[in-house]
Amino acid sequence: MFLSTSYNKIDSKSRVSIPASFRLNLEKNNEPLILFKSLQLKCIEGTTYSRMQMYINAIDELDALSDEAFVLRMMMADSFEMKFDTGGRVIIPDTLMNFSGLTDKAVFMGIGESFYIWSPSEYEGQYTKSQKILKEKGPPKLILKKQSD
Amino acid sequence: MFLSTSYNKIDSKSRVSIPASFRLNLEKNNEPLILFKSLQLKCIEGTTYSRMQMYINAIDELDALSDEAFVLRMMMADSFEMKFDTGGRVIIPDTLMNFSGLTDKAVFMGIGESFYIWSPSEYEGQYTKSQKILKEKGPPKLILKKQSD
DNA sequence: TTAATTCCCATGTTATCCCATAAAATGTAA
DNA sequence: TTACATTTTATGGGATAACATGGGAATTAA
Repeated sequence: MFLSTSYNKIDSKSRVSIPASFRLNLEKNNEPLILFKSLQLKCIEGTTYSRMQMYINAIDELDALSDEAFVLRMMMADSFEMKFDTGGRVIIPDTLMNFSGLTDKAVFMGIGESFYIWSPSEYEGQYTKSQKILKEKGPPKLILKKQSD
Repeated sequence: MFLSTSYNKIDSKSRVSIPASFRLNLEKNNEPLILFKSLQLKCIEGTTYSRMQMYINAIDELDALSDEAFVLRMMMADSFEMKFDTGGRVIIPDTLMNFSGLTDKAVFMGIGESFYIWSPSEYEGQYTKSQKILKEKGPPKLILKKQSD
C-alpha cells in the first residue's frame, strides 16, 4: 500500500522521483504505475494498473449512456502509464502538470490504495482543511472488519 | 497484543529501540510495524500492517467525497512503514517527532491492538489526567465478551 | 539542424547495515 | 541465598548502500 508524504523536486525536464517506498510497492506486486487527473481534487492521482482496471470494470456496471459513464471514460483518456528511468523517475505529462498546477515541487501523499501528487500550496490548503474537519467533527467512527479476499 | 509501559532513549540519529515484547508480538505474526499521527492525542500511534489495511479498506466503503474519507486519507499520508535495524531500532520520521514533541526520550505505552509513543512530559500529563477521571467517576463498567472471529 | 526524449553515469545526502559494548534479565550450581 | 555464567536488550559509532537529483551523451522526431 501507499503510505506517508514526501516532497520531491521536479526538474527542468519535468522529471520527478517517485518515492522509493511507492516504487517498491509497485515492483513487489509487479504493477505498472498509472497517473491520471483526480475527479474530485486539483491533483494527480497515481495507482496500480490493476486498480485502474477496477475503475474500467466499474464503468461497465453503469448505464452506458449515463453522465457518470461519460465522465469516467474521459478520465481514462487522461490516464497515462508511466515508464521509470534507471533512477526511479518519471516524466509527468504536460496536461497533468497544468491540471494540478505543478511547477518545480511535488508533494507525494500516500492514501492507501493510491496516492496524490499536489503542488505544495494546494497540499497545504488540503491539509489545513483536514485538520479543521478533524477538530470540528472528531475522528471518524469506524467499524473495522478483517478483509475477506 | 501490546501491553506495558517503558521509557527508551532516542539517539542523535532519531533512532529508538522498540520494546522487545512489542517486537516479539510483531515478529510472531510476521507483521510490519506502522507508525502514524494519533487522530485524537498528541502522540504517535503504532500498529500492525494488517490493522492499517483494515482502515484502508474502510475508506473504500465510505462515500469518497465524505469528510470521514478525507480525514482517513490524511491519516494514511501521516503513516509510515518502519524498518528495524539488527538491534531492533527504528528511525522516527521528523514529522512524527515534531508532531508528538519528542526529543531524546520516548514513552512506549501498550494499549492492546496498538501502542502509543509519548514525550515524557505529555505522558505524565495524560497519566495524571486518567488518574483524576478514575478518582472522580470511578472505574468504568465493562461488558466483557469472548471475541468471535 | 534544432528540439525533445531516452538512456546512462556522477554526486551529495541520508538511511541502513554491521560490529562493539554496556546494562539488564535469566539461568545454574554451590 | 550467593556467586558466576549466559542470554537478551538497549545503545553508540563508523562503514556501506540507497536515494534523490543534476547533467551530459546518444537517439529520435520534426
